Amino acid sequence: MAVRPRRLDCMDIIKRDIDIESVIEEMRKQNVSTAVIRRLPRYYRHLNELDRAGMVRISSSALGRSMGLTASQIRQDLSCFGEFGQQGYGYNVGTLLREVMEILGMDRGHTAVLAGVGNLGRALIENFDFTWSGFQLKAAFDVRPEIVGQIIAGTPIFHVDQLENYLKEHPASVGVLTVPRSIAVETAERMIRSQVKGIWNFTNMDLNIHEPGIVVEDVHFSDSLQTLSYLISEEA
Amino acid sequence: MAVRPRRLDCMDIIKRDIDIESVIEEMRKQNVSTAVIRRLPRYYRHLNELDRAGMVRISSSALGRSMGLTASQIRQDLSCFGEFGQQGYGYNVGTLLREVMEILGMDRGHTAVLAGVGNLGRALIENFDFTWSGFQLKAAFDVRPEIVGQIIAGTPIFHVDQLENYLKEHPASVGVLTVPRSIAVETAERMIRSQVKGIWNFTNMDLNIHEPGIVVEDVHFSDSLQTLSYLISEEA
DNA sequence: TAGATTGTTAATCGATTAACAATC
DNA sequence: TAGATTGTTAATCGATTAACAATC
Repeated sequence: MAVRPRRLDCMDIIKRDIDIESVIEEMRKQNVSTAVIRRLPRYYRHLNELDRAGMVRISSSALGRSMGLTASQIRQDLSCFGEFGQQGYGYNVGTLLREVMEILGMDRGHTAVLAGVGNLGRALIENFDFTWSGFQLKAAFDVRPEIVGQIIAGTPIFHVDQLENYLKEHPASVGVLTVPRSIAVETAERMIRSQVKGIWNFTNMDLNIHEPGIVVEDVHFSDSLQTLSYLISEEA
Repeated sequence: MAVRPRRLDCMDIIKRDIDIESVIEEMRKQNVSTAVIRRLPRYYRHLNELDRAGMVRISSSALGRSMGLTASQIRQDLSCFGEFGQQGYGYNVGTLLREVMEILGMDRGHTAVLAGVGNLGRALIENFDFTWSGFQLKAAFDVRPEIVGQIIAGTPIFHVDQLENYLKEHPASVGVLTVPRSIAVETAERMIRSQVKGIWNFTNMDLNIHEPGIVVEDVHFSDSLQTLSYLISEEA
């Protein structure tokens, strides 16, 4: 179990002599920076490989060497979520791996539905390993009659008209958005009204959705390629 | 033309009374931080929309409002590359758009080849607009005899054996990597030996390539989904 | 025990924001 | 001209790195 640092309350201030400053410090931990969050999947990936290679224990400095991070950063990152190591020993690879999985929420039984079974949508359905990230892909939606009713790689394809009905019966954690740009916002909003908590957005546009509690994670291919373009173009 | 800040030389120190500190400052500009670089494609995207909406001029504060950045940050970002605005007026949308395109290297006639015409590779070939990012997709490579020889959406598919031969005749700026994990590193290395400058890596693994001058840009779907998983899982 | 390595506090570094003189 | 807005310098904020007491 990931032992998240207990939230301090007034009693702590009275019982132990803690100053206000350190209480604020402690509470800030609840808000982990996105820099740290975005490194977590890399930790997961690397720990997995170490685990499968049969490695039992690893120190922050060794892990740092293998991942190209400093030992300090690794200890600092992990300390946002609890105390997982042991002085003089380091970290148990298997234990830390499970902790990271738990921190990432991969044990929550998350589910996903996908809208837009074009080439990219189909590629995700057929080839992307949702379970590797702790998700189950339950259904996909499209308008084309020739694929509605099919089952692709175990995933049933329904007509988009059925989106709300389906989600009412089977609430999903995340909606995967692989529809054309023109209907991206509309489809995202329908998913959100049907209670998904997050949108995994593959349309090359900013959805500009600011519903409280709704998270949009963008995968902008063209931003990525343009960044690469910049980096290979340096110096005229 | 993007007027990049002229590199200061000794004469500047002699002519004007500039101290060493400010020269160093000036030179540091050559190294633009990745934070800034990763924002450039978003500028490009937004300026494009403003341009197509017929907007002629925009101030840093208005652009900031529409992009969710501070005016300061926008002016600071742009100042890494030159002076594109005018006091009291702001920026000309069309001009700034072209400047950003140039900064991103989108006018360099970059080319790409793709290895691995599976579902994802095919989705990129058929649906991804390379030209939007200043690239031309010249060819794709695979081993499957049933697709070798075909032309998909204008892109000829060759056997992977022909990769080196092809690149020798037609050097490419970037290699798009959509092959299975097992042959990812090997294929990337072949592309690099054939003089590509960058690898656009869609395999869910770190390539660990450290060739000087070679840039690897990762698109890690699973990292992205796991980040989303974390964000929708907060508080137990 | 002695050596190793943690978690955390302090120091440093870098990136964002604010302020303002320059000027269109 | 007066108002607006830039580019840049200074101030602030946040993230990374270094240092070290605690302890396995």
